[in-house]
Amino acid sequence: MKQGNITIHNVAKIAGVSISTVSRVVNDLDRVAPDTRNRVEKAIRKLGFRPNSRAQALSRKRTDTIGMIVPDFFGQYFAMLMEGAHEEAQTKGVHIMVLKAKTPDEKLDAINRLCTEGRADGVILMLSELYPHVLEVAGEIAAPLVVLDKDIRGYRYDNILVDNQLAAYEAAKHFLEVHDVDGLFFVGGSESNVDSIARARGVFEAIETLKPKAEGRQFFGQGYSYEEGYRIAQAEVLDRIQTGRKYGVIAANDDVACGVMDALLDHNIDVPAQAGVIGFDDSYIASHRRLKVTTMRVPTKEIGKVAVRMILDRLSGKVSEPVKILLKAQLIVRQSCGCGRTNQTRKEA
Amino acid sequence: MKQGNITIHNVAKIAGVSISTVSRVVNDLDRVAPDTRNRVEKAIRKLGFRPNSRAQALSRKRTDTIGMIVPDFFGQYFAMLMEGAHEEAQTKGVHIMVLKAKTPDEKLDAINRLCTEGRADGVILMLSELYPHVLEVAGEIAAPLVVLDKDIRGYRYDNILVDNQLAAYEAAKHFLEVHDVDGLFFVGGSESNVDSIARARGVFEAIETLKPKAEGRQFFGQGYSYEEGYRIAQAEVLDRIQTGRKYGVIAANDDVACGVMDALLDHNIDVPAQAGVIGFDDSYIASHRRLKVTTMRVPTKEIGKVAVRMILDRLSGKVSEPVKILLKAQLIVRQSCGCGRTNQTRKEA
DNA sequence: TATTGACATGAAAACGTTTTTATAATAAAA
DNA sequence: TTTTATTATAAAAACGTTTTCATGTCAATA
Repeated sequence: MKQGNITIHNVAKIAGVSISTVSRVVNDLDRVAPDTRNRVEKAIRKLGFRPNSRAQALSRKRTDTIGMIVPDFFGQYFAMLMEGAHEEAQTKGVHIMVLKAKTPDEKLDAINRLCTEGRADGVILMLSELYPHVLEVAGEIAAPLVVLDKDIRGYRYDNILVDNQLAAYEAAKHFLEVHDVDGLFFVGGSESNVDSIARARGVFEAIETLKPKAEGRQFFGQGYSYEEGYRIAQAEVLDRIQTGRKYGVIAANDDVACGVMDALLDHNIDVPAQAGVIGFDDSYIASHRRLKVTTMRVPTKEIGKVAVRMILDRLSGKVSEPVKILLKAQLIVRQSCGCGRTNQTRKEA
Repeated sequence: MKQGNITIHNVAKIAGVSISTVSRVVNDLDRVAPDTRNRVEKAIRKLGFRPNSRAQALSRKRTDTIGMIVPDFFGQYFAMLMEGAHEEAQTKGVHIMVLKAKTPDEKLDAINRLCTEGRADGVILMLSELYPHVLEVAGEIAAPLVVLDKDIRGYRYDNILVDNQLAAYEAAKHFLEVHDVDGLFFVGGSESNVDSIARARGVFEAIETLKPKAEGRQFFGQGYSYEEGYRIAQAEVLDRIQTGRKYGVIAANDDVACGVMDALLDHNIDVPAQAGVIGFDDSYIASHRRLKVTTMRVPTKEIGKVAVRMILDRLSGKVSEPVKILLKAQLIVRQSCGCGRTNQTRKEA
């Protein structure tokens, strides 16, 4: 710990120039005589000068920081999002400040700390539910805002989301076409959640267009956990599985999928022979359980990258109208759907 | 998007006072006449004034932000650390800025961006390996630094770590005393990693003191992944398992543990009857696989909290000498060690 | 009644940059 | 040679706070 207070003034003094000249060479915007530039650069190296970002922020009226508001830090989804955002941020020379906010009030407070108080130049808002109040107040803010995950039709913000209905359709199609199942269950999520609804809709759409006589059911719950998957499977799907028929369950995410699988296995349903399972997200557990779970991979890292790019574009005035980006999910075929059963010897089979 | 540039000057004008008076009421440090205070507060509410954090940062010479440097964003460990740090930060009114840095050079750069350029008041450095160069250069910095995970004996920084040797000892003791195993294998990590070494040592220490005639072996690898666990188990431990004898494997973390389990199961070793497994970290997968894995839970959230508290204490001058905090891990008994086999019906058994 | 001290507030400096404006010095044009 | 551009640099203002210092008011003391 030593005191490190080397300012632009010190550099100016050593180099025998004014501070404006120093500023010019560090930001190289105006032309500086080669000789002078040399002297200044030498002084900078000698002193180890690094411009104070606080002063820069005040003067430039920006922080080169992008805020990110998330409900928590768990799961593969968050991790990948961070990876993507940081990667893009690094190449663009900006920083990321993450705030945790679960309730609408917390989100609003976070937005204010970041934008109104000037800690960030823009914010990436991860929205698990649609909070009109939050979105309206956020409109008062003079900084770009991009909303992830949640479709915010009607509000004029940038919006990045995955085509959930299509994704679920693909999953259902896989069950229907390659495994020729007789029934399809959508399990998990919540009935107030736009994503869950879209995914469920995708399942029914597939049934209607591909095999109308197949059974189709949806069982929403309290959210996206392993425990909910286990509970719902036990309470709702177990009794609906008839011997001699094949089923597919499409879970709201991989956690739910695992819960479902374990519940069925615990009650002697043969997974995946009699009932296959497909999850969502391609999270870590999906590929690190004994029976590898087939899943719809959401391009999460890409979302993170695109989000910071959008903020930056908007800051530089490149874009004016709100943009809505729809990303496609990808089916990752593993074992839990019934494919690839020869990958490993499994005692369950 | 509207322009929100309400400054202290606007407030002062509306309230009919000077900016110093406004500053005094928002920070309530000096005494202000009740009547004046009222007028100012009314003006603040009316305009929705929030002090500009950039200007505050410059003037106060601090940002009320704590930097955190991590190798990546994956896993339960990182998530819990963030939870803890953010929780503590929120109650103390500071923010957290996370930078990703894998290589030593990146770490150094991150430290400079945060401290030298004044983006943060202190930094929490997650160190997976001991980089003397990083630690030495970091010493030039005039800001508090706390190092996590890695024992930095010799360097004068704050240091928070878990007692790895003791933790491994506890795990080994469990195998030896309650399952009466004949052999103990430590699997995973790397032989250059202080943590791995400490953990392996704990295993041998337990053997020596509790059951000297038990077999003890250590198999280091390339790190902490599921894949490494699978590979090592297949290559090294499989052949060493003799029928009629009982074994315990202590994995470098839960990922490795899962890999080991799956490898053994795939080769028809009965887990946990013939070979039990104990992991480290209590990460998500540990409790969300079919066979729940017994693990040593590291108090990660606590580490996050303590780390920001230490930074803050040091900033306020409460502490002067470097502090080293050793935290204890806790054995979470589940199924993979051989306990609690009745929790769920399992077909593997 | 003049003097002191406490108190409330205003004025101004400081924080370390960027950016605008001004001013030399030099080169080109008349 | 004088005038006009052009160029390189310096000086000063601005960013929005905090904080120090100065000032004025009023009540208490001498």
